[in-house]
Amino acid sequence: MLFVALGLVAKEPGSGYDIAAFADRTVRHFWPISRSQLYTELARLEELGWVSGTKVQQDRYPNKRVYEPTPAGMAALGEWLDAEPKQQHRRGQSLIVLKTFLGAYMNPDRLADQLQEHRAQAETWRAALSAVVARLDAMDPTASRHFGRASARYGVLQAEATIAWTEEVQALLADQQTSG
Amino acid sequence: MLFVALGLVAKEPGSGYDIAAFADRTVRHFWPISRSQLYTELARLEELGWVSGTKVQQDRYPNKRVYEPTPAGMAALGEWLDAEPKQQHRRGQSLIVLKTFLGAYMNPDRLADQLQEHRAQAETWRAALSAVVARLDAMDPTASRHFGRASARYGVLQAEATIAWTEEVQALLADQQTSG
DNA sequence: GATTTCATGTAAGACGTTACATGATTCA
DNA sequence: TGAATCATGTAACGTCTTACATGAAATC
Repeated sequence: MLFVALGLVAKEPGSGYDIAAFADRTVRHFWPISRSQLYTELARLEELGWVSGTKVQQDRYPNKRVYEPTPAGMAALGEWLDAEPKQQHRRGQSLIVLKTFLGAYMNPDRLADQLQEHRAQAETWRAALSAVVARLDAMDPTASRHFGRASARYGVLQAEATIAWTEEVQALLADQQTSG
Repeated sequence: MLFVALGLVAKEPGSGYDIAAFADRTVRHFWPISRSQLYTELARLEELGWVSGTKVQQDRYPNKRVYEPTPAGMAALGEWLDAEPKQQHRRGQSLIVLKTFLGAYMNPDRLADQLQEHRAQAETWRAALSAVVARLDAMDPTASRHFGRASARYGVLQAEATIAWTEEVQALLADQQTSG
């Protein structure tokens, strides 16, 4: 995704190679991105004028192209981060984590809004899936039912983890607001 | 994905429309599939001889095509479920949930193996991400650091939820083995 | 001598979404 | 009368992965 690449450049300017290594250390667990895709995105970002690339000559290593965000790029990043995602993104879970990762470039109130929204959705999911589990518990026991129940329980635990996480981040934001 | 569609037909034979509704009630939270994709997959499955479709005439409603799995389809499903996934699938999390959902068609020992493997991976992730959190806690406090920490915390909570879930399913399997 | 690191990309293909297209019937 | 349900698909497009291609320098 274009904005993942842009966010990475914002956090850590450097060569495609460097940025790929950074992605591997950071966003990998919630938004994996392959090296080849990153190179493609960097080229797109440069065409858009959102990052600028500079050729750097090297003696002992291959020449490289070093990227940094442009003011227009930072503006585009901020706008995208602050905007409420249209309905729901396919990677809804990861999207809010990505935005939190890039929280320094966001309006804190917009981040708070989006976390609150995400938490509300997670609570809706927890309730819906808990109801599924309860319904299955009330049915005749069959092997198949147990497996259906197990997959619903996954959603419940997932939702609970998401709720707990949003609470943590909300507490962090509240803390930053009072102290800073 | 082809095997999601095949698993759905196995669990609940019916028209594409019916199966889409079933998918929406069941696998949606860990493996969303669109109606149009489902129709495509059903056509592919029929070409492969893994499901058979029968035209059903209806008076008051449009005619429909009803699908059910063939013996060859059930064999293919069982083989795919029992096989260890090659390295790691892109949707690693959800893959094991899907397999659990379809656990009735699996060899229980293979499911146990794959759950154990998944749990071990989650434990590795938890350790790695806990280390990241600890490292960030030891650093100078900056706003950016807090956000990086938050995204790592997401991974930790996620991993913990996964571990808790695998434990539940492992307990269920142990229970089925002794009682049944 | 073999492997890892540094460094960048292209090409083919799989996978998946959204929009479009159609149309009768039932229910509010 | 308008919306939802039942019913099936195509087409275009976007995204992402994997494999391929190259090659010097550093490290073990």
